[in-house]
Amino acid sequence: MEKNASKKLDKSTEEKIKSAARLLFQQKGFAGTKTRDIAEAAGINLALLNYYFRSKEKLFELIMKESLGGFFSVLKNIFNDPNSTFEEKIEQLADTYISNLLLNPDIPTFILSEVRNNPETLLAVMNSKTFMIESVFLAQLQEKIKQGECQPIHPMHFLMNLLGMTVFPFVSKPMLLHLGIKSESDFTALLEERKKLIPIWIKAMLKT
Amino acid sequence: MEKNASKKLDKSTEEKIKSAARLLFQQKGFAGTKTRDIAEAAGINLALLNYYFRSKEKLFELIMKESLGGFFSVLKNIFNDPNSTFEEKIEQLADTYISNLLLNPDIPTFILSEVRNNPETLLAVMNSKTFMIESVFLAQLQEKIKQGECQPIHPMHFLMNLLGMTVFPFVSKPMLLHLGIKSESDFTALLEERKKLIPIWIKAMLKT
DNA sequence: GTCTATATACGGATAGAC
DNA sequence: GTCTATCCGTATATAGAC
Repeated sequence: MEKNASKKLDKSTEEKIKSAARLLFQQKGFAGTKTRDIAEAAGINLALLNYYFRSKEKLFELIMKESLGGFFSVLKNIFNDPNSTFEEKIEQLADTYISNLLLNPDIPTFILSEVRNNPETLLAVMNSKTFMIESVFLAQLQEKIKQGECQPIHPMHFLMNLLGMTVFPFVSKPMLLHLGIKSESDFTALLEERKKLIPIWIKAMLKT
Repeated sequence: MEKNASKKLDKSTEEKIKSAARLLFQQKGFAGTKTRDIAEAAGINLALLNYYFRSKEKLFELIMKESLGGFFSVLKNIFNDPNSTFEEKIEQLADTYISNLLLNPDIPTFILSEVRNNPETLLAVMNSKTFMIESVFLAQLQEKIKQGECQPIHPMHFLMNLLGMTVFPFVSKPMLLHLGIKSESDFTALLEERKKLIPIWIKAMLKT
């Protein structure tokens, strides 16, 4: 009762710091973010950041692991769902990721550019390096190829295309907004269209 | 004669600093790079960096403008070549960019993540925000659609797909190397294959 | 042009009062 | 738990000798 009572109204201090940190780290990366800015954005004092999280590094690792975990747990679940067909997985992937990323458009650049600096973090989050390769999804692809239902294609090419079509628009968003897409709402509208279009394009690609 | 004589053997000090700065900025971004590291990598003293380039910021802007300029001048030339067909442009784009990026794989992440921080830099490099939209390339696409030679598609979807297929593998390279691609040479081999495959996939997509 | 030494500022972290 | 004040290392930049 004591302090959980207010939890739904005011976020706890710890949560306020995490939210501010998440936003800033995702936008500016580790080196580009100052603990003072996090404190200010969270509306608290700098000393509290160290009180709750010990150091900037520890706070960053926490945020990074949560971001990576969120990103990959969704991927894992879809890739290994034994009850959905190959085509359904493609549709789910495009739909789920585009929806998620429209809410958090900075995540892909954050993850990709910070994994480059600390590849070890990846391993900490994913128990297996081979979960993609050994997934139900790619097995289904191999099976279709064997049955002659689609053209032979290296699984990695397939992944690069599928993830490229889905994720690349978010990575290149700042550039696209200066290169043909006029507004945020235009961007959102295009991405909403892609939920339906990507599965169609991928199928066409495989039929070649 | 005096100092140009040695220019082909030893790079000038100015050039040594620029090379070191280019490498480090592209790998670690502006905030993640220390001027001391640049000086050390260049094999010169820290004071010389400021002697030649005034400040870290000025040096960074120089490198960034060169990188952006290189990236887009190639794009511009291919997009607006009046003598090549639509199909030839796709082939040229995949071929040229993959070749270039295999030599400088860090450039896309560098450009994309730093354009997010300073979108103005883009404007400084490209006199026109609309050169892509108004390019010969996209006019050729529109014409093909009008002639019924391919399915209607929003030019921006087309660009996201083409650039996504070409550039995304480089952006996600550090992740792919931990997620199915076993070595640098495997990565190179896959990308070499993509030079031929991307045009085929794109054509299939448009025929749907 | 190139170096050593140093000024100055800034960012991460802690001490200690409340 | 939260604040103010402060310490201390480090990063950019410059002064000045050679």
